Amino acid sequence: MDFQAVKGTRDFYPAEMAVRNYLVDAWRRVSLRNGFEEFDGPVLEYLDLYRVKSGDEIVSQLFAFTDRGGRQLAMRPEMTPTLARMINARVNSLPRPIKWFCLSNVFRAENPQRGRSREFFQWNIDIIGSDQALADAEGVFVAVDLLAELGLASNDVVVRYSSRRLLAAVLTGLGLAADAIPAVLAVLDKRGKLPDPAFAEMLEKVVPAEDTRESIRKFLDLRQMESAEELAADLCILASEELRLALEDLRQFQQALRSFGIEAWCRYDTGIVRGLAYYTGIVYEIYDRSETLRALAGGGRYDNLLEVLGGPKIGATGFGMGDVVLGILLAEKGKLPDLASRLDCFVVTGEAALQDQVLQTVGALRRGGVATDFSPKARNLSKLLKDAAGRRARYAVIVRAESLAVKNLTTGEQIDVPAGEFLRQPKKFLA
RNA sequence: GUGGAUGUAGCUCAAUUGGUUAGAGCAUCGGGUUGUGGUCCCGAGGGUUAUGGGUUCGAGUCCCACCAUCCACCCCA
Repeated sequence: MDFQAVKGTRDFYPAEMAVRNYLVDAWRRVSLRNGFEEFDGPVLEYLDLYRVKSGDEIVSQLFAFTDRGGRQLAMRPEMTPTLARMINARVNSLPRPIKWFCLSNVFRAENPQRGRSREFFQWNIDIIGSDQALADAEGVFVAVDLLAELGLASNDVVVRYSSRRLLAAVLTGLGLAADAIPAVLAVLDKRGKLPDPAFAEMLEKVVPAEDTRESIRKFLDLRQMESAEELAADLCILASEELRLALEDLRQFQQALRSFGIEAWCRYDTGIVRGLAYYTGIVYEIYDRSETLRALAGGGRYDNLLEVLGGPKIGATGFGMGDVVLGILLAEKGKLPDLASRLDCFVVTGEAALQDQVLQTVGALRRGGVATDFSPKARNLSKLLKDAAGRRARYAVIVRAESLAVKNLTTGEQIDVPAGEFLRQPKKFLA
């Protein structure tokens, strides 16, 4: 039988593992320096956890099964429900705002293609317990901090954001019923992803009135914010309190982006709606500027989710970023550093009789925290140095009867050192 | 889940209209250049041509199925 990796999953050979670790290490480093704490949960959750949040249709898109005890389980397709469940369980004892992150593998039973696989690693950043747009902006800051950490600049990527709250307020002002709005949002999410005529047709289905559609288009074409009064006048609607509040929220968000010094990375874009229903405020997605790839990250405010999952109503905001698209972008931009593993020392000897001293030297160096290896085969010195170079060691330590020679394999310089002196303080010689 | 394209050593590719034991480079391993390195030279291993059927005297090449990958839909938490 010939086995291969399951469709949509990836094997991580050392070269790929190095890339994955490079990303995960950066995610963790950036999270910690932004004041977030790490958590994780189980890979398996009750299927209902996802049903409650997203409805039955989601079930066909995740890996689910019934265990021998008759429980309906699913492999986690995302971390937010797990996070909400964990927060809810201890909500009264956790100091707020809660700033947590996780680096977790998630599973989706969708058809794999470029930038999309069935198992991938996702970095999640969430701030729970703050209603301020400042928290949304802080999420964006963390994302930008990470991208910059990996060598990307504001001309490589863009954070496109908008406010679903404002959009909902406008739609309400245009006379749409509350229960009709989600369907309209779903259609608006398709704008720019569909050909214009197809989009127009879909919009016509959910918004029959032509003048209303015209106002929606006018709003979508806005590139900068006006006052609530001007906006209301432009769209021929009443400047409701909710419209004012939504606009004020968006302004605070933008002000925070400026204060954080990341406005050059960000662009207001009404085309950002986000597919799922639970977003309630600021939403954003991050794209490469050439827009040839899928979104690098997406997120926003979800003030109702904890309540939906049986907890109190607490404001929450956050984003998720996957490893697949990010890895592709960094590779394309040539931003992945040389990640091949390196040794500090490779210990060799030209005399087979000294093999025992080679092992003693190796042991001493390793105990001293020096990444060290050797060749298990006794060979001539020329071959052994070839081995050392092949392993990308920085230094070759040549064991001789009377002393050690430490050879810098980058410069070719070589010095003789008494063995005892070297082994007492090896790092002195390995600058 | 639907549609299209692709599938020959670990990787990149060869193989005349179907015609002998499917080749090369790189990589890997071994050896030599007789004890100081990534060069050079020699050699070896590795493929039931993704897999399973079928047509044919004969299939890497044609047909069908299946698996996987890529692309486009669906979806995107």
